[in-house]
Amino acid sequence: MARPRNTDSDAAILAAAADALQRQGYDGLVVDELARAVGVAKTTVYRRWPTKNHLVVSVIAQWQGEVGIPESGDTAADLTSIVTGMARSLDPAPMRRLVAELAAASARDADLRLQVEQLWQQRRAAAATVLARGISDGSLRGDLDVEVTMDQLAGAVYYRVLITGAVLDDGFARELVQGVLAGAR
Amino acid sequence: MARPRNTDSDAAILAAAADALQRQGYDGLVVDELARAVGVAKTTVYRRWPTKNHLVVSVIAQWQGEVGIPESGDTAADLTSIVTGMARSLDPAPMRRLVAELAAASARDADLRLQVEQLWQQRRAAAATVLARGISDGSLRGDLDVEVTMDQLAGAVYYRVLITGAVLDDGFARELVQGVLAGAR
Amino acid sequence: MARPRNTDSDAAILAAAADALQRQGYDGLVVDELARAVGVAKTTVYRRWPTKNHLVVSVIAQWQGEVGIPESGDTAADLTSIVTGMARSLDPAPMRRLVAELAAASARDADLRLQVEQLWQQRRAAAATVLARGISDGSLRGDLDVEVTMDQLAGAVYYRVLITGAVLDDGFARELVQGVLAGAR
Amino acid sequence: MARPRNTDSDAAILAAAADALQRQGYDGLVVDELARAVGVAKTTVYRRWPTKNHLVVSVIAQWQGEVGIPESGDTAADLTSIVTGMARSLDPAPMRRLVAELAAASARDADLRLQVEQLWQQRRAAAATVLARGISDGSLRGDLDVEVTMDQLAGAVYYRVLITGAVLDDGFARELVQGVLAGAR
DNA sequence: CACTAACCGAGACGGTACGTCCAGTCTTATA
DNA sequence: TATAAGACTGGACGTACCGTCTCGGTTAGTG
Repeated sequence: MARPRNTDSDAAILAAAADALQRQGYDGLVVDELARAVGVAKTTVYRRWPTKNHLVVSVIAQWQGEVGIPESGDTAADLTSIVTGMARSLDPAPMRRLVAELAAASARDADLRLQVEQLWQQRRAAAATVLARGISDGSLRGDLDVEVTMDQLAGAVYYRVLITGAVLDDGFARELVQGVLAGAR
Repeated sequence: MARPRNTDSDAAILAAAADALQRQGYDGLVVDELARAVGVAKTTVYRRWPTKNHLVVSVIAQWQGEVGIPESGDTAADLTSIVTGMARSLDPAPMRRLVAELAAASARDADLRLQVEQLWQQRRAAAATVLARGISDGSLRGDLDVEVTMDQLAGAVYYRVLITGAVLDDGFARELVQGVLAGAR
Repeated sequence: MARPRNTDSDAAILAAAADALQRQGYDGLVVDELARAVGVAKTTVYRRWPTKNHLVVSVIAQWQGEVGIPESGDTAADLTSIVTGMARSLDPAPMRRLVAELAAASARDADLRLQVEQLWQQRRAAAATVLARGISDGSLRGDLDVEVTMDQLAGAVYYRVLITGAVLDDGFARELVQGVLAGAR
Repeated sequence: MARPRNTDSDAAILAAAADALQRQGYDGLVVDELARAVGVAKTTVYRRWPTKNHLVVSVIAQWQGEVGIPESGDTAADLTSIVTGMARSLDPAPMRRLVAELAAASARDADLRLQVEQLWQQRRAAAATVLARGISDGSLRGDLDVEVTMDQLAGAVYYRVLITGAVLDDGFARELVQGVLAGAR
């Protein structure tokens, strides 16, 4: 009944924000500039995202897009595919930076934390599915603790992103999966 | 030749900073307030720590204290001891928050990154030592990738701290070490 | 053929606006809140009054009501009656505040200025009538400058309202009239 | 002991603010722009004046400068001189606007009210002095109510500034003084 | 014992983004 | 045409806090 939101604005803001984040990093995204660049009032941005950080979450979500669940039948291959995807997506320096900022922002703001968790949820769910499948088809131990296994996989990746800064290449992903699965069979 | 620094100030500042961090978290530590509370000029703070974050690092270092390298002869037990220590130290909510802030700050400032890495270094070194010992005494596979193994261990812990927010209790530490070692023997 | 305006809305809006003005002063009257409180769309308000300030003028006009022209035959008494009425109506703190805001708003907007002038017009006209009567019945000097005399009377009152904040009681009104008439006979 | 305020900044800010007020009026004075124009941080402005309005008061005070107390010996002449000065200073349209804005702002903010009152104080004091002198030298009635007399004089002027918008020329000043004194002798 | 370099308290300063607030206009669907 | 609902433009405000700088004054150790 009321005037509907202009969905074009949503897209334009997201696009411009993505661009700014890409180019100038987290601090380079300035809401004022963003609004001006898009040709939209600042309030229009804040109506959609209560905070700069919420906007950043949306941008990253868009970047991630849909994450499919691989099903080659080979548990190791499927997991490797997921971990490789994760590594590739998180490896670029600007992305590392964003993940770090969001982790910090999540620690400040409980509401944002929910959004951010959803963000990482997809790959986690994919891994869980693959692991469950592995257990049921007998390629993994029946008593495997899926939670802890995923913590090992995802944890190692985020650890390099956030703490050590070590490289995240496909080789690492392979070795990681291999190492984890060694004890999971 | 010149007037020496007042070492009492160092301690007083650290103590007050620790207190503020404890009570009100990262954002609650405001250099201006800190200086006033201690009865010290802001310059005195900045002469010692070039940045608020550097100060925070000092505080955390103090909290961590010396981390010993356990040597019971039982690799699993030693690793569990290390991981448990890590989990206990990182579990409290304020600490989680600080870790997150430092991760973000590290992403912004290369110099700080070095400091922060040193901070987490001790436990990492301890784990490396234990793993190496395990390899040499035959309790672990000779071709074990120590790096990746440590990423699994530490990674899982930091992952819960920074990303999922999941609990970090002794049970988790045990299961984690067990899971990792399953494939390492 | 077209849908007629709902006259109930006019009254309801005015009443609510008066209430808000009374309670929370000029800034406390927020059009958005007003509309929501009355259960009316903002458009409905703006269709009736082009501006928040126009609405305020309406409210004050309502407060003032009809101002009669006293005709006791005694010029001094009649003037005192008018000035007393003026003082009583402008004295309350919220009213002082509104007068000030309207003066400022009038300075910004020429259209509004006309409305506001009408607002104060009644008492001014009454005073002019009384003064003219006084001149024609000989109780006042024939060469009295009616304009300047009214400026002295009304001016003193508004001056206390807007500039000095001094009290406005009946005593002041009496003395004022007396002082002005002293030179007018 | 601490770093002293840069007095040049004070002057530069005042000058730029005066200029902006002169040219673009009250709303044309934008603190952000002002600071940029002067080459000073916004905080430096707000450190000196807690509010835009406080700054405006300073500017007007500067404009007014010192107001001398005339002492020709002729009460009427002296009063006329004061009132003329008042009228000339308040007559220009931008100034009328500023007076109105300050009156409104004073109604909102008690602290500011004090500043603004001081602003108009000088001429009021001058008039009081002249009136007192007139009483003591016998040129004015001994039982004259000085307060109310000044309200008539100043009130008439401000009334035209704020309420009627009528002209304020020297002729008006003369007639006003004459009218007021007519009853004061 | 004077000298000098570094320290110290106090607080001004530059810089900069944030999120808020509100007026008034516009759009859509409905009555 | 009026209405409810609420999106939208537009723009300034004042705040917050970091890290640097500039004073006047103090305190060693050195020559």
